[in-house]
Amino acid sequence: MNELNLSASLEDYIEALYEIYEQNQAVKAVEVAKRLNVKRSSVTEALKNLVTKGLINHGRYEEITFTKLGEDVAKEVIKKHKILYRFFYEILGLDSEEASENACRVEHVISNNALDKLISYVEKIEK
Amino acid sequence: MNELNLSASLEDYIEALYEIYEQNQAVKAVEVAKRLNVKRSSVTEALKNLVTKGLINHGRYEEITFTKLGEDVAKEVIKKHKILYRFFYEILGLDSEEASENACRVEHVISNNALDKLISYVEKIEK
DNA sequence: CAAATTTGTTAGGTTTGCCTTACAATTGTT
DNA sequence: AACAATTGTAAGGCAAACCTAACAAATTTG
Repeated sequence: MNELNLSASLEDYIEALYEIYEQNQAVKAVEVAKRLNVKRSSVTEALKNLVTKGLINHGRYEEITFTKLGEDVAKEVIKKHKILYRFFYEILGLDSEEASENACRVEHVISNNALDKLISYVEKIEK
Repeated sequence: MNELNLSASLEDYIEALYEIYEQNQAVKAVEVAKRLNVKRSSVTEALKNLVTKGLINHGRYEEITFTKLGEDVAKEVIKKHKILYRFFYEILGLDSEEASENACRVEHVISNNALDKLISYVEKIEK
């Protein structure tokens, strides 16, 4: 679907941006940096990158907003995260933290097709 | 267990080395390059790296052998791959190729604990 | 409002992992 | 043995993602 070839790192950024936006109706680089355990300067770079790729709008010292594409991508990543979390937590029985950590890493590497199968599977199992 | 912090890339290399070794009782850089879709020079670099980390023995133009640690690490990665393949193929129903591709990527990011749970789970499901 | 703090950006560095090109060592072929 | 082909290595480059340090803009606050 997306011919964006978004790196795992950029997926993390857009995911974080979106979640922070939902929470605060605004996004500060500091918040992103804290959440992703990186420095503010790294956030600046990543934002530049996301602008280039047409996922967000953001000029120097301006507010961040999402393009339609950016919103879609963010939602897609978040969807992957959620279903993986459910799998690790509810089905495999990992504790919440470890389930979340694994979901965070796997969400960037699992194929869309595998994800769809996983959704059906989890839904079937949990009747 | 391993405080090696092996990158995904190096895990791919040691896995490939081990599998090629099992198949041929010898390992050529060309083979590794083919399997991993990289250039021979990249293999040389990776080998240097694996030597530094104490996973293989290998001097200039010499045969490659595995240290005990290297063998353990290789087997561990392969074990992860196999169980993930089974999960994707037998349980989710992906075709063989896509199951393998997903296993290849997930094997580097899933926690040992999650893997263990997955093993029990797959075994239980398949009674 | 001016000073202090916080936040955003830039510039310059590091590391990892890949590449190309060129050359060295080994192996295969006649 | 001599030439050709294959394989291994070294050197130098590039891109992604991170870093630190310094500075600029914005915000907070006495």
